[in-house]
Amino acid sequence: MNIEACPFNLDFTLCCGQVFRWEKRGEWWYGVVDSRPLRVRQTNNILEFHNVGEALVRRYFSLDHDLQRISSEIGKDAHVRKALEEFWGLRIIRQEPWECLISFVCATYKSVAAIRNMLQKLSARFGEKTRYDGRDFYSFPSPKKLASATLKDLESCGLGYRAKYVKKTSERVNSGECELEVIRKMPYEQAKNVLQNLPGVGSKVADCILLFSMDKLEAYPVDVWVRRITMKYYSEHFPAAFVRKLSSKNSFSNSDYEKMNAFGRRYFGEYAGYAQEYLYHYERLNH
DNA sequence: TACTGGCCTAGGTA
DNA sequence: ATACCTAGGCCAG
Repeated sequence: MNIEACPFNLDFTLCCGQVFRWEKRGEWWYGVVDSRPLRVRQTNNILEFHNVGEALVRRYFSLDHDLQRISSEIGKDAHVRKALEEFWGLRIIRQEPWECLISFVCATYKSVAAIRNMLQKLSARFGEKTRYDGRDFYSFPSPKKLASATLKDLESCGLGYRAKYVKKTSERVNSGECELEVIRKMPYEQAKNVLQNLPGVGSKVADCILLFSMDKLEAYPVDVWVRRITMKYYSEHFPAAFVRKLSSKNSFSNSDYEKMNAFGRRYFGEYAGYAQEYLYHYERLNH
């Protein structure tokens, strides 16, 4: 099935670090959404897909986001405008909140390559297998599955100290104590506070979940790359002492996080998350 | 309130 | 090869 998608760039969208389980084979991207394997490819402005409906594709890839409007809102300076130009068509997708939550709990203090492997092992071990296009695919494991897994089993997927966070968080979601769909409907600040009560979810992980799966485009995650970007391009927006402190260390505290986060949201506005994602991708690829 | 060290492990690099 | 370093942070003290 085909639909028109413009502006849209499938490669940028799936390679910018917001989602980890997609894999490209030849021209086709293979993934699993709503426990269903699918493949997608882009030729110019045409998006071709198999095994899922059009509504799912439009929703998942956020084809309703008005990129022109977003671009004019966040295009505050030459740096972000350069990133917008270079990666034009990158969209923030609507992942499933559950998969997004566990993905970013696992993502702390790990490289993207390692995160991909962890999530792949987790899915192969605890997800449901489906045959598609001559190959095995696995759904993302349910809260129930992960809640009932032993720490040892989780650790064997390479999770390390994250295993206990994944287990505890899964238990809370599985029991109904934590309802992701309810959190999704809350305003940004409230949703962030509730998410941060989950084990393994701090301010950065919460912002990633809100941005990539809960329609909170004002969320502005600050990771090591965004810190570098902040120091490199936006240091004049901060006191000199703050800049000295952050430039001399290679870690930063939660209050430092909140300062950079508040700047991003104030400076870029309601679509700050888009600015973050373009800048992040730009800086990573030109590092 | 703000800061610091410790933490599991696997890719990547020298 | 083999050691060493760092990786999209979180949490307890």
